[in-house]
Amino acid sequence: MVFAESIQKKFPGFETALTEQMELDAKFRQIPAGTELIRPGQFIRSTMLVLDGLVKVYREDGEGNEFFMYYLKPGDGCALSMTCMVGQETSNIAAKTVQDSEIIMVPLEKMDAWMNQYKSWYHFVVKTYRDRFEELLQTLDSVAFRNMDERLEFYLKRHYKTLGSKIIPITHQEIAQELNSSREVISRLLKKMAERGKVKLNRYNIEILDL
Amino acid sequence: MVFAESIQKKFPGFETALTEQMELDAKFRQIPAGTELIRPGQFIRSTMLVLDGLVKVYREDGEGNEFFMYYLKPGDGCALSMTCMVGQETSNIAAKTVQDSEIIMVPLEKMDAWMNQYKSWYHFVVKTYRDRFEELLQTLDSVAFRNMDERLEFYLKRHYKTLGSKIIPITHQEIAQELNSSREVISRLLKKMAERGKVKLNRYNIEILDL
DNA sequence: CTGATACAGTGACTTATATCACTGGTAAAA
DNA sequence: TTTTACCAGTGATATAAGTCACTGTATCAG
Repeated sequence: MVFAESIQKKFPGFETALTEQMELDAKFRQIPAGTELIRPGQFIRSTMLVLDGLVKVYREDGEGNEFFMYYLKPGDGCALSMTCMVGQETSNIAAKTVQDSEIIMVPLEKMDAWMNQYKSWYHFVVKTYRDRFEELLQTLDSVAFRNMDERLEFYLKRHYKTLGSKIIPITHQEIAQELNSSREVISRLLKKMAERGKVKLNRYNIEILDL
Repeated sequence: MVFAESIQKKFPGFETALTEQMELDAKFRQIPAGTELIRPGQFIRSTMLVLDGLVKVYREDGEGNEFFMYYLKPGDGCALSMTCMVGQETSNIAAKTVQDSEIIMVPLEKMDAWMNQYKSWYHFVVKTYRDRFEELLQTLDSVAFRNMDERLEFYLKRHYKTLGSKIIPITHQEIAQELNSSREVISRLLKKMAERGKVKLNRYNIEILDL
């Protein structure tokens, strides 16, 4: 029951019966950083829980533009793999590991069945929906109401919180992609932030000083 | 059982046992057009189903800007009143009737209890989450990837589909607000669309010709 | 060491959108 | 009727952001 134990560590709310059931029915996968977990338009047959590592969820339109939505940390579940199960290809969502990760894959039938059998699973699913919805709303807010400089700050803060480190290893190009902007714009805005003492710019990473 | 019957008409999936239970535990309210159902930051104690009419759900930031999210039609449920129940005031969401409406209010405890008791309720809630999530993603898409002209088209199409009428009774000012733009911009873009034969502009309303 | 490659900085310019200032028209209120 | 308020149209201008073209500079492969 090594597997069940490590689940319980990251998902403290789960009943023992549930974690044991998961040991039987779910798949446990080790996935290296940079792997695409969900490709846009893909048919999804199982839902995903993050046991360890970090997964980025983002949106892609047809023309190669992408747009950062949120991160999934250990203990998080993917609301999308719960909703998109019907195979509606309208949702062009992509997910990628940004760190080496350990993922639990739960088949959709089980996910459905457990809703009645395990109260903790039900609460987890509802909480997942709620949390993702909330994060999505915050993302929407920042695009709808804020300028690029504010969005950039918001983006960096989010990364800081998620990574728990003041050093954010990311290039200007990558930020530009995730905010659907262009590298030059991001470079210039970052420079302004650096002048105001908010960040320190290094090659390959950005250091948060005061946000 | 007049109430239960009218529920069944708009929510064909619901079991009879459920609709009868709703007759006992839910409140039925007639609400005139233009009424605010949810004020930003408000604490929510019950979830909302739309029996008749039309409800607009939108986002408000602190500075009087608003932003259209989606409509709730008869047969729809409000995912937000399901998620925001915890009373997190971060989500500044507002909902307003745009037509005279009939709303069913389900207390949150019941909504929770019914999940286990009625399979059709469970499916309804999950479907509601899924649908709202999807709509929210589409909205996000249009802000993130599209220019104002495309967003305007998308907005008009959505209204056309929701209202089922080619005549959309709305002012330029109102559109500007919901897209978080300005009246002049909307006027100019509408004019261009009119020149291309896509719409016909009238005072107080816009007629869809070819979208 | 040498080239190749990716990251970053920057000036010049374009474009989309926002803002300001004003006009005229319609409808309802006084 | 006159007045007022709201809707819509439009030119001029400002600003944010995107695009183009170029430079410098680390890092890595050969």
